[in-house]
Amino acid sequence: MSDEMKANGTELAKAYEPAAIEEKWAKYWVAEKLFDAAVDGAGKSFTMLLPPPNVTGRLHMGHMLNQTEMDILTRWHRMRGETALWVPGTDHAGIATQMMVEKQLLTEGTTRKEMGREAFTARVWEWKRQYGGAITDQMRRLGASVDWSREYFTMDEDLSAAVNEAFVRLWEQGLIYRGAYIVNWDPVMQSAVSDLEVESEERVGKLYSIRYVLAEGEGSIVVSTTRPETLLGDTAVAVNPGDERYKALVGKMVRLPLTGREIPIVADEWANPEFGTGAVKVTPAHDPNDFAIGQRQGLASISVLDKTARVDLPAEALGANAEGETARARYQGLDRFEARKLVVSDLEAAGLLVEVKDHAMAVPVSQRSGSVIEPRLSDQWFVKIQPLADKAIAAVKEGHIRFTPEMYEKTYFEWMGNIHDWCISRQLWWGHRIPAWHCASCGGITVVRTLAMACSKCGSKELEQETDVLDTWFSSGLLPFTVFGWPATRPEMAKFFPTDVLVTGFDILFFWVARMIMLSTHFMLDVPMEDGSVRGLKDAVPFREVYIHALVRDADRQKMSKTKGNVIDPIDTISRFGTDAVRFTLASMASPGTDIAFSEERTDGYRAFANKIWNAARFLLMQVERGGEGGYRARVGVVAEGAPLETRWIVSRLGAVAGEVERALGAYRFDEAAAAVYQFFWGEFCDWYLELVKVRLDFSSAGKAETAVTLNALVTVYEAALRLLSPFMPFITEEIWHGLYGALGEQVPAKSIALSRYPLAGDFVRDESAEGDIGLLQELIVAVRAVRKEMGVPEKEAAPVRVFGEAGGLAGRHADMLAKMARVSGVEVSAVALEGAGVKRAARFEVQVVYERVVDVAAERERLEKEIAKLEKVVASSEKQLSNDGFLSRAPVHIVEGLKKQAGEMGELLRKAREGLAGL
RNA sequence: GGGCUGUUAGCUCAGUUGGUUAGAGCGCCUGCCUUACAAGCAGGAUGUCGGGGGUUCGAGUCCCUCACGGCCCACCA
Repeated sequence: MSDEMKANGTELAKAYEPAAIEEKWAKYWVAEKLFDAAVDGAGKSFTMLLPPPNVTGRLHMGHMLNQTEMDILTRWHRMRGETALWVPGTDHAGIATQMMVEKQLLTEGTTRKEMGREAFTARVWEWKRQYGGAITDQMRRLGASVDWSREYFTMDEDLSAAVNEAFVRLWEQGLIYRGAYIVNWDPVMQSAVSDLEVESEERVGKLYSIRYVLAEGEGSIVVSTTRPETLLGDTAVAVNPGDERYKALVGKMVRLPLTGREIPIVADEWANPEFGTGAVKVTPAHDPNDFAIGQRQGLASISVLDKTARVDLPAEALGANAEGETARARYQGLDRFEARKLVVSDLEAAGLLVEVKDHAMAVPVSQRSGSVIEPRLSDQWFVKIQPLADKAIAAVKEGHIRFTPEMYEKTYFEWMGNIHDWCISRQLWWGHRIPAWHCASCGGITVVRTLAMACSKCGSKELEQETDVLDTWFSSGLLPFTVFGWPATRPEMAKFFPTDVLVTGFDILFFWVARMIMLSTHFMLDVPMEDGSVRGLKDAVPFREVYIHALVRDADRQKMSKTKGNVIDPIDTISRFGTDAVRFTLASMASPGTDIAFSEERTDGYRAFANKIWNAARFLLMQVERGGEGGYRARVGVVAEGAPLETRWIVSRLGAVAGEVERALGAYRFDEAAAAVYQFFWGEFCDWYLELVKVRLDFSSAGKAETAVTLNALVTVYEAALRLLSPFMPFITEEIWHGLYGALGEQVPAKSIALSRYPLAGDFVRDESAEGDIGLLQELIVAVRAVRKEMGVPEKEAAPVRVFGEAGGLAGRHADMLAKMARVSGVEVSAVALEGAGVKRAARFEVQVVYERVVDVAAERERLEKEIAKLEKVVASSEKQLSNDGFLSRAPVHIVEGLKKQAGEMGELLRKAREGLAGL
């Protein structure tokens, strides 16, 4: 140790520099594999699954909040002696990843189609190997205490095999079907997407009224539509059966404008007489409602748009006349929006456009590509969801899964109750290819776990594998058991399943949380028993609790988005404030129900907190060293009984705070837990205890019991506080913890503070009387400081005080404390009420600062008048209540007694204040 | 259209089953370089708890209503 360092009394660097210590410990934790959870680990298990970020992802504040909360929970449980397992992994994110690589190809002047499927997927794998670790590298930097040995990727071989297994089982159970249905089609991705991947945008569109002329005889019918271009694929006009205006027309044929094809007028309940003209054109291939009408009325479906949403007119779309050929020449190949313009102008030219008006409408937009969704008739694979949903609803209804905040249960039930079959096929190349083979000779479908050799229907060997891949959420929905080896039977299932809690944002409540519940409760999950047998778990929940956290917004409460340019990069914030400070900020602001407006000012405040912890350590080490020089050896241990008052107090407070943290974390109140440790550490330990021990510690001569006890208490309490803080601020606590033991010349009790024991309320002796006494002394000290300030006593000048009342004796006994904390040069305990200037009166004492300088009478008068006004209000309201018979007879005794006591005290204060004012 | 949710100090937010003077951080004002920390210490000011009505001995808290936000879900052309 250099002399300079000795002078500082510490081996800790003089200033708190988060960057260096954070990098060091992050590497250490990973290298030492401290957070790998053994399947035969001690104690009960605590398991969580990281919501797998997209492999293409970069860490954003939402991840950081999510991971901070999960890390706090994991570290907390681990320190409680449980085998804590937090499983990390990444999602192959079909659409996002494919788009990213396609974009890259574009810059190289090639496309996915040019490359072909095999070369393309090879290319994506290559991309994944090269860049796919970005987000997990960021997690390592955050110190997320995950078990890296169990890291998975959703397209790993074993997970892919599990996906096939799940698919095959559902197929065999008749819960997967394939068929031609209207789906949400993304013309950019050229794939179906699920309902959840579609957002609706409010836009002002147009409502067009178009005249369809009767094929025979006079007359016409006017239909209303927002999508005139689809009339090319109309197969009927529908009117409400009860609509008198059109009764006579039902059954007649009309000539479709532009193509001249003839279609019938049908009666269908769907047509709303109130809307538009009450007559609706029916395009079964391009609208889900029309599709339903088509089914009911036995209408044909004619697709007139291709995969890219360009007009593609099949023969049946055209009338058997010259008009048809003209139409094909005019519209074929046009983009749907171009086609709309042309169709409208052609209709206008033909005199068939009756009216155009603005119309507010919800346009479906693809979440991924941003393009307008085109409802499209196509062959897709679906999961028959109702049977799964029923079980998933029951699991929550019966209390096997609990939501926090509770209100999300309602959201969950609401969605589950109105669920539609799940379209699981995607026309992509990146993903789990559906394990189904189409037979070239009989057209049958063969679904097998591995490779189909022959058609299961006709035995033909002419098979071709389905080209579609599965929705990304299909595989992630299986994760709670596939990460533990399902369908194989591994001991992990017994130890770690079900997981304890799922921590996530509400945005993936339906995408992921609901799917996991449905899939987990559906499949039979095998669990190995101790005697070697296997038990099948039915209706198993994937997790017992779901904690839904808030959304992180920017300081102006705006949603962060790339387009707005208000995205706060956590890595950038971390580099400026330190990981611990950012973590603490997120934890502090994570109150349930409201979104987090991330503020840098707040983060800066918690950086100051980290600095406070750091400097407290430096102070502590200085005392340890001074103690050593004076023959005192400090040790972390149990605080001896009969310790001085302030030590009994801080130990008692520590126990109380440990209890509060325990309660808060158990209820996912990260904010309350953080507030409790913050307030304790800064407001009690630093502001009071560290100041008070300065009086107590006396190293000038050896063998003083008080000094020895206090020195040990100091390091003992501080060490416990570090452990208490550790889940919230793992880096700084780790650094100081090692430094502290080093300075004490002791071996650290564990390789990491994260592997030490978490402080529990019961570890510390509660001492009500010490808390009461210190509480009173604090009140007294604050009063003296205030009076001194009011009187203008110079900071450095000490002045004697007189104390009257309950605090008198205590003040007399602890004059040294008053001297240190409030520059009191002497305490005179008065037997009579105090008179004169510089008096402050509280409920349990009066204190007077004896100082010759004249008080500012005007200022004093103003202060007293203010105080009197305040007291009068309180007294009046108490008296009113106390004179109320209803209150006296109905309120509980302790409330009445409490109020009486308070009224008495306040009345007394009021009397004294008035006296004081009169005496000025 | 249905559902959920919010409105508390200048700002960001806490406030347990209704119960004694509604809190914190930041900011603001005043004074301190008190050798752990000026990223600090001490003191101080600031609220008709969105409006109105009701229940109750008692309402920031429960009910109704109004106003203004936010979010989710939804197949009305």
